[in-house]
Amino acid sequence: MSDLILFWHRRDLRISDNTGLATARKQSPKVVGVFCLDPNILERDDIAPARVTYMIGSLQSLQKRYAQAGSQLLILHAEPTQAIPKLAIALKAKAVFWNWDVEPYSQERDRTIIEALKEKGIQFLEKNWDQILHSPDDIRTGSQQPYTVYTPFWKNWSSKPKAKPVETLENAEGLTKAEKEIAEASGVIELPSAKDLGFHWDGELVITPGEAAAQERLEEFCASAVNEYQEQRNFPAVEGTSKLSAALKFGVIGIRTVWQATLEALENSRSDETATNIRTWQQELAWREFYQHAMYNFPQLAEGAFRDPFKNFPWENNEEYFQAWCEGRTGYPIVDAAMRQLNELGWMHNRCRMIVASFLTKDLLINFQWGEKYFMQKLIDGDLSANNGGWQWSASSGMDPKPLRIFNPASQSQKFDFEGEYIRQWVPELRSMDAEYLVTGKISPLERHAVGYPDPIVDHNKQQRLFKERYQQQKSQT
DNA sequence: CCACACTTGAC
DNA sequence: TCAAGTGTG
Repeated sequence: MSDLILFWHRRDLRISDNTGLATARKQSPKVVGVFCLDPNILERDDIAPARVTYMIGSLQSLQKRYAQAGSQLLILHAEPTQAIPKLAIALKAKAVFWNWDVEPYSQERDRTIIEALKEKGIQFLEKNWDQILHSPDDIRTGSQQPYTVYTPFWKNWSSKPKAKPVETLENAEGLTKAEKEIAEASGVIELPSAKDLGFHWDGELVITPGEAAAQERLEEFCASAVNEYQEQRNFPAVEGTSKLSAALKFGVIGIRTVWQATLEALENSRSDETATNIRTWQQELAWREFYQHAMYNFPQLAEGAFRDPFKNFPWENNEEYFQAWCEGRTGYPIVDAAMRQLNELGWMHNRCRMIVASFLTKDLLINFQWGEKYFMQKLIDGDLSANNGGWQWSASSGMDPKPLRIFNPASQSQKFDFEGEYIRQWVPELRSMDAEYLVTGKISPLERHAVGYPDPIVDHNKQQRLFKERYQQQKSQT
């Protein structure tokens, strides 16, 4: 009988283009998948029902794909540092393979598991990267330091050749009946629903779970919207973005597959203009990777501000303002539309993520970490590196040597939702108003009250002056 | 140490 | 035009 290799899926919920899984299959025909529902993660207070629902749906389709290949995906619901070694020992596995992750929690957990496996002589893959195109140890400045500015990172990163997608798991031997019983005795359970885990999401998901849906989404995007990406991605009322964020967060699609698709789109592009649009999307993929490398190299990013002036910033942290922001009743139409989209869909257009983040930090003077956490509680694609990177960028507390960037909600509406289409969609009480009023937000108190729409909770001009003052103060003190 | 450059902006 | 001072080569 062949040696068993357990492949531990974490944020790589697919059998195609999976580097660790492909390596496992090359070493043995008997490869069985395992996923551990981790209470350390699921019991945190920053978990979104939409995200768990997407994850469970993707696990369902992953189970089907394993079954089609002739093997199984086993489910555990327990502390992984105990449950993974326990299962491997019980099944007499030769090895447990998995793909490496940049998050501080994952790295600590994995080190503990490696110690336990080593003790039992069970093999593992050291630092096998899968969800990024280059190892964060490989992208360095001339003085061997990690990059802290995007553009030089991009120049270096984009000049390096990228790996092609790796082989799909076409067939594998699974557990025997007797082994299945051993697995069950070692904690393997049926896949629970999101509801079983205490997460309720009743609406439709804005992104369909599973490998097939992600692949389809990629092909559809690369066949059309990517060619006008540079401009169209900015309009929140337009479907101009890839909507691949959740699939990329959970590795429901492989990043090499995505990159390959950009190269093919470039080859097929008929004009320089189209090529520029595709390259703009490539740059967004590089941003994702920049933030993952940053998290790996500077794990303190997860704890708070990166730049000194923001380490002890005198935020107001007004609870009522925060509630108004969360619920989309700040009295600023574009901000409220965006927050309501987030609450209803578990997803927000990227342009609006920047607008509401700027508003929370620069206008309401609330610590970006409050907003960062709220996003994690709602987003289907919520990811530590990407979310933290975005929030620190908006707060001006991150890796951006540029001056303060304060978004004006009215100018943003004017540029990106000039007909008020997005606002009307998400703030129904304003639906009958002329675009001019929606965009400028200059709606009289009388009219606001008539439709039940709140007065602005703060004055943008006043608040941005206040923010700048405090920033200058902090800068001189540090 | 110098020269150059720096996601998405505002006025 | 001012962002505004620092990362990077």
